[in-house]
Amino acid sequence: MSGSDRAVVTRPQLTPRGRAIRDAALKLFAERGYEATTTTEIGAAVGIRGPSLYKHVSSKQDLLAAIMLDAMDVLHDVHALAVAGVDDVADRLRRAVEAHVRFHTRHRLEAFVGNREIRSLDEVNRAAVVARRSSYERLIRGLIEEGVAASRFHVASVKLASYALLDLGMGVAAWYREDGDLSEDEIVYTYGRFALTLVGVAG
Amino acid sequence: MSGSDRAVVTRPQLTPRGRAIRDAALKLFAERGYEATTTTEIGAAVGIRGPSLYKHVSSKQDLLAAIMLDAMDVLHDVHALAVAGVDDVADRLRRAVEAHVRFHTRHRLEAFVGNREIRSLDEVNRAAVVARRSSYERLIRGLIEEGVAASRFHVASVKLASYALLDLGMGVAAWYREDGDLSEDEIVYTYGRFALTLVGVAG
DNA sequence: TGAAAAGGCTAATGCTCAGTAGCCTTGATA
DNA sequence: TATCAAGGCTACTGAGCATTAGCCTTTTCA
Repeated sequence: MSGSDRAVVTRPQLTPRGRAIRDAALKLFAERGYEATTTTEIGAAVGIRGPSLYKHVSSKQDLLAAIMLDAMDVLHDVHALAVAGVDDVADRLRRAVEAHVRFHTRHRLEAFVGNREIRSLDEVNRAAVVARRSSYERLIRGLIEEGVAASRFHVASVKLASYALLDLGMGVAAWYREDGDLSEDEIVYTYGRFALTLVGVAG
Repeated sequence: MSGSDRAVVTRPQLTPRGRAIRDAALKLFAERGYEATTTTEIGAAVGIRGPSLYKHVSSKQDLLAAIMLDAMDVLHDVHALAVAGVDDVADRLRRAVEAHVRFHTRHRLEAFVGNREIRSLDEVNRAAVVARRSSYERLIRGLIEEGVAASRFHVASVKLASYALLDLGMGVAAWYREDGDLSEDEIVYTYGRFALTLVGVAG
C-alpha cells in the first residue's frame, strides 16, 4: 500500500542509441524549437545521417510526444512522492511546491519544451499531454483548497494562487542553469517559502 | 520634465490595412506559432491572398519583429508612467508590478508571442529584443535592490525575487482571458500584494 | 479625362524538409 | 563458413513554403 509497487517507468525501454537520439532531440527542440529542428540536425548530433534515424524512431512527431508524455508522468510521480504520508496541509503544499520547482530545475529542458511546443503536437498527442497537465494542476489547486477549507490558508482566489505557484515553476525552467550562481536547493527552499506566504498561511 | 513630451509611439504609422495585417499575424503567431503560420493564412485573415501581403509589409520576419519591438517599447512606457513621481520604494514596486501584470493582461498576445518566438527572430532583431528585455529586467531588479538598500525589503536573493515577479507576469499572459472569471483589476491588485509580501516588505 | 499610383491577382521560382526505397557493410550465430 | 539481421548510407519523392514577376483593375487627382 506504499505506492512503491506502482511502476515508475511505464513507457517502452529505449536502446542506448534510442536514448541518445531522444536526448539530442530534446536539446535541439529546446534550443531552436520543434519546427525549426531538422531530422538532419538530430542525426548529426548522434553521428548519423537524418534518414538513419528512422531505424530507431518512427517519426519526429513521436519523438516530441514521447519526451512530453514521459516528463508529465515524472512530474506526477515526484508530486505523489513529495506529499505521500504528510498530513499537515502547509507541509504538504510546501513539499509539493518544492518538488514542483525541483522538477523544473532537474528537467528544465523537458519542461521548457513541454510548455512551448504543445502546439506542435498532433491532436491525439496534444489531448494526452493536456489531460496530464490538467490533472496536475488540479492536484496543486486541491492542496490550496484543502488549506482554505481548514482555515489554514487565506487567499483572495484559489485559482489565482495556484496559477501563481504553477507559473513560478515554469519560469524556473526558462532561466535556471546548472552552472548559474543560484543553486537548486536555494531556489527550491526559497520558492517553498514563497508558496506559504503567498497563500497567507496561518501559524 | 514630466516625460510626457517623449513620444509614446515611435514606430512608423501603419495604414489601416497594415494594422489589420499585423493584428491578424499576431493572433495567428500566438495561436499556432510563427513557423507554423503561413503567409496564405495571414492573407486570408484580412481577405486577400498571401502574395498581396507584400504590397503592405516587407516580410513575415519584419512582421514578427515589429510586433515584438513595439510591445517591448510599450512595456517600458507603462513602467515609466507607473513609477514616475512615486517616492516610497514599496509603492514604486507595487505600482511597477501592477503595471507589469496589467500589461500582460492587456497585451497578452504580444507578450505570449514575445516570450515564445524570440528564437524565430533573425540575429539583428533578436539582439534588439533581448536588449530591451534586459533593460526592463534591470528596472525591476533595481527597484528591489533599492528597497533592500533602504532596509525596507528583505529577500534571500534579489535575483530570485525579481525572476519570480517577472515570471508571474509572463504566466498571466499564458492563461488570462478577457472573458474569464478573474477580472483584470482583481489579478493586478492581488499580484501587487503578492509582490510586497514576496520581498518581505517592512511596515 | 487621362495618367499614374495603389493594390489586388495568378503563375512561377527556388528552397527546405520529413520520410521512403533500396543498397551495402558488419558482426553475431548456427 | 554461410546466413541473416541490424543499422548505416545515398538518392529520391512529394509536399509545402516565402517571395518575386508580371499583369490587370480601380481609384485618385492634376
